[in-house]
Amino acid sequence: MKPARTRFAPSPTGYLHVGGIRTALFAWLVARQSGGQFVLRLEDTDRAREVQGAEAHIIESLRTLGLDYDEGPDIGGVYGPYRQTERLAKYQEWAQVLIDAGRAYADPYTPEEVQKFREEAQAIQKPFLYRNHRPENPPKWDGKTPLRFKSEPKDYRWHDAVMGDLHAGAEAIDDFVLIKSDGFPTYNFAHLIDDHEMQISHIIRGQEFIASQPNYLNLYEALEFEHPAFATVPHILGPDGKKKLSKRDGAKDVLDYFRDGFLTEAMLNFIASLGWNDGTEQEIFTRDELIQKFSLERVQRSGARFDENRLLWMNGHWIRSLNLDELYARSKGFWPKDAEKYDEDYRRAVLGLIQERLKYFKEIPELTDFFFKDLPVNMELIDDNKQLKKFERSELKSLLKQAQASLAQSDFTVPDLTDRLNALLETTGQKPGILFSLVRVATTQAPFSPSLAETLNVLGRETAFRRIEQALNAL
RNA sequence: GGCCCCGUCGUCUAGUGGUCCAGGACGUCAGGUUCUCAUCCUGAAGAUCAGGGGUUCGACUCCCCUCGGGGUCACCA
Repeated sequence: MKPARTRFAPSPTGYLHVGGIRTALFAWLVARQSGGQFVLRLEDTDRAREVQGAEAHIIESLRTLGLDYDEGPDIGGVYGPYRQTERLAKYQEWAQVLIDAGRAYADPYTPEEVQKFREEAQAIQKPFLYRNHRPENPPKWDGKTPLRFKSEPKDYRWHDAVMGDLHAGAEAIDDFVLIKSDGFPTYNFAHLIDDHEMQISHIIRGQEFIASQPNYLNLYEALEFEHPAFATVPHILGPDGKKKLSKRDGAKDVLDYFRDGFLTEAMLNFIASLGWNDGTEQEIFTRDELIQKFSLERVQRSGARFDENRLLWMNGHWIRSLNLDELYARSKGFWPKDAEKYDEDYRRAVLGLIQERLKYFKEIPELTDFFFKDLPVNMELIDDNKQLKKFERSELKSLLKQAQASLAQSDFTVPDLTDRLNALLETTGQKPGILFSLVRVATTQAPFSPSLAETLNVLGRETAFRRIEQALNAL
């Protein structure tokens, strides 16, 4: 495999959602699996849409996911600078080359005039083509008006690593703007120059660019550039399955998922498998497996719907796969306030008990609060329990007292607690559904909890008895 | 409207002419694992392969048409 140079080229207009991250991930995977480079480039030529702090936010997102780049605006690189607004001279140079070759000209119309042409085309339900209005003798370009590409419309066939063989007719090609009247290049012009100068070998981008591909092909020819390989990935669709995932429709910032306690392993796995698989029945992929097995050719051509349920399952899976030390290290910052009073060993033990039911770290407080504070006695837990509600309060009270007496002899290790609880089933003649439920409710006051012996073991003698006492008083 | 892309269980998908009355995963439902929740295991329901025509001994797979969805037609990217 030849080393590939790929790039991720976002505009600093806000945060990154899973759709944007997926494009970055695919580009990163292609670079890493081929031993090439992954480049971050900021396409910041639209000053009006630029959002303060977006660049830092994008960089943080990539860092968090571990999509490390070899060249970028903050770390530099041999083909820098990596912000388009810092590369203006390059675009001017190449614009001059096109002007000299007779392949670019000044746009003599006012925006209003162009708008009128557009509306005329719309009125007769025709696509708007600027070249139908191409001026005979355009003025010399003074940099104050848009500079347009003088296209040479023709049919194109080209290969796309994801979409396969594509084609489009000459009618898809037009005289698009290369340099805007504010002196900044358009995306259409700038990305092509940059990709050439930065030696990019694969352009991996979203579906919205497929319609402009013939224009780019025409421009590559005019510039006498060899074009890179193309890979067009379909959009990720929102939950409704129709529109592409977008910020407007509530697509979350990827960093929000990490703030909720999702694992990067799960996120990477999830995003990669949204529209890609290796042809086997494997669902879980590590980062290294993705690097090894990913291929653009196996990326789906149709858009995939974003299914948060699947993400949740996958995250739970990755949480369960972590050893306790690792899990504990990652849980930092997600503990409830009451947990601060307890030492690390205790918190670690609690975490071990809830690991298998934890879907994401933000659930830790609700899953663990009774380990850190006494909850008020809640009689509904008994009244709503289909086994316990059949008993008189006095019967439950005496049952709980028997349990209390036996547990008083325990050293509170898990084996001893287990033995005693089992023995208690014999002496009381009750089913676990009754006896264990009662003790569980009394000592946790929670609707659900880890298994009884382990819970008691972690809670400890003092807390367990305090709570049993409280429950006895309430019964 | 023109051009372009896409269309297999609710969702993500396997499938490149016969081994598919379509396989896996998520989700759902049922049962099991000496309490709850979850995990794990087992099982079930769930897709006339968008529809219609061809080609072929044979089509989810090839061709054509139709329908549906999406993208694009900016001095945004």
